[in-house]
Amino acid sequence: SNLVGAGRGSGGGDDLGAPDELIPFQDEGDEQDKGAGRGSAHGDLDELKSSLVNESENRSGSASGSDSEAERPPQQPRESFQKPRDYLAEVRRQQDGGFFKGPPYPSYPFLMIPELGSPYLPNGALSPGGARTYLQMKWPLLDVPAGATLKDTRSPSPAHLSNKVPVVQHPHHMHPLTPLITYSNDHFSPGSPPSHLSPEIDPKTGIPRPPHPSELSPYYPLSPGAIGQIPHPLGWLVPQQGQPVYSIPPGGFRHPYPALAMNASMSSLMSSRFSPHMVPPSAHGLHPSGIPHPTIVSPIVKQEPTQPSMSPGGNSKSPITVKKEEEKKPHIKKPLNAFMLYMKEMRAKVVAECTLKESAAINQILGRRWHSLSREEQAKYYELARKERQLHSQLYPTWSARDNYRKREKQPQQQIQETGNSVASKSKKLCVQYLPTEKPCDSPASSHGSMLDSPATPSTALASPAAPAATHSEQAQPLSLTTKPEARAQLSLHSAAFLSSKAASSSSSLTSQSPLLSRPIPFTTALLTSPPSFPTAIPSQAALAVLQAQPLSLVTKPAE
DNA sequence: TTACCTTTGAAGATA
DNA sequence: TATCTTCAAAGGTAA
Repeated sequence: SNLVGAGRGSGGGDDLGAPDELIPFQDEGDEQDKGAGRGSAHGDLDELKSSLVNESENRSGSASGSDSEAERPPQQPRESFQKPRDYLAEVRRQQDGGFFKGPPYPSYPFLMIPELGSPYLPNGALSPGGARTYLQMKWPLLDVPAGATLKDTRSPSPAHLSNKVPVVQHPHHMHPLTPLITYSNDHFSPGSPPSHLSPEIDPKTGIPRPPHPSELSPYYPLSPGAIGQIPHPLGWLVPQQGQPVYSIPPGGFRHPYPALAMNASMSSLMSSRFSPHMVPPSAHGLHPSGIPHPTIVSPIVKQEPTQPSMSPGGNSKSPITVKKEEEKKPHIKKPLNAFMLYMKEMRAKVVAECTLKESAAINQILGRRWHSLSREEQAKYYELARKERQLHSQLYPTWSARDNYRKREKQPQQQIQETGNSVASKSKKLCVQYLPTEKPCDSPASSHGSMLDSPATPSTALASPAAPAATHSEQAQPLSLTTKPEARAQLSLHSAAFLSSKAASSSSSLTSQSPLLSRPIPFTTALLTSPPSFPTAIPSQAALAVLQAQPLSLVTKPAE
């Protein structure tokens, strides 16, 4: 926590409490090295690729680890077999520094601004020029003209500035560069942003940017059509495509949170988008103030439209009726955690860097990048997530994550285990190495067969090269490699076969990006689950000894 | 059309 | 208390 506090600069003054999530960082003091190591990276893709080639060549000769590798605990083994996809990790090393170098999150609030407008096409596709710059934002961001039905959120009064408005989620159909409404700047002590970085000015062109409805809080989705017509120059944690995450009731806003206010044009858009039946006036999940949190999503948005008129009477409802009514309830989504926030922000970059489109593959990259982030960088997301949760709890004090649990019969863990033997019959898609091995990305890395991100020793099979010293996330969720029960089952059932086959087919094909190998503990589990099939995957005897010392906690889990 | 995949983290459920 | 389960985003993929 001290480290984080120092990194944020402001030290105390966090009225939201100590960043407990950051505590795991406190005992690791290599952050400066890490940050410095990435400091020179740039976001330019061409430069990155060329540097990747050079570095990969150097690496192949010296087999020396990168700075991040040097940070890795010595007990973390490395793998001798190289992975075709490891260039992605190299991309990560290169670009993580660039992404987080300088402006990205030196402090809050910041917004990431696309250069010369949106890199996304009206249909949501990413245009070639997806580069973004970061714009430090004045707080609050929203522009509410006088006379609007909403409060003026741009009030320079300290009271406004003190408001914490963690608006970080965005509706899917919003413009991808929907602005991030940051939290108050009393965190991370951003200081007063330069006047030239006012949200009204394009930092690139210097052209004053007229206020736009889509610049309003990303919590509030605009209609897809409206978004498509309105390029949004601001963005940060934004969905690339997506369904609306947050809905706004036609009732307007009476909310103390400045960023939750909207201007007249926004109200117009909202009213045109959300029909009364979509967002009931007194919808469940609404904040007592009547302000909907962006996590409110009318189920109808995703589900087929139903009769507008809801039968309020709750007498003798049939299960179907009850189900329908439940479906009509506004769906309050869970607040995004730190990694989800990170993913939202970085996904577009990864997609732009690679030809990969599948989210599963992208997420693997992002997962590794996440671990490659410095603690300070992660801390920013943890802080955002924490405030996100706080606001969420304020808006929906009665909401519980349980509310979003699927309505189904509970299956006790014991029962799950008892039925685990039948997992094979329920196995789904084989999920081991999602990223293509042959040509995972538009990178020159795979041309020479040297995995850019690949370590020199086989021990890396037990630890992602990207993974720094164990983070709190790893400590808290050592088996989160694949959280799906069925996937875990497959892990034990298929991992061995996969790994052995991969090892047999190619001595360098076992990739650390494989979910099985990307994290030490899960791999351990997989290894111990199917030891006979891991002859070539076992990195070292010492590592194996360590692995065997760990309990085998998951073997087979049945699919639902 | 729907669920899966894949990632991490938070929260609830369960043993 | 520890462990397990579910869900949050995302979009291609497969059934």
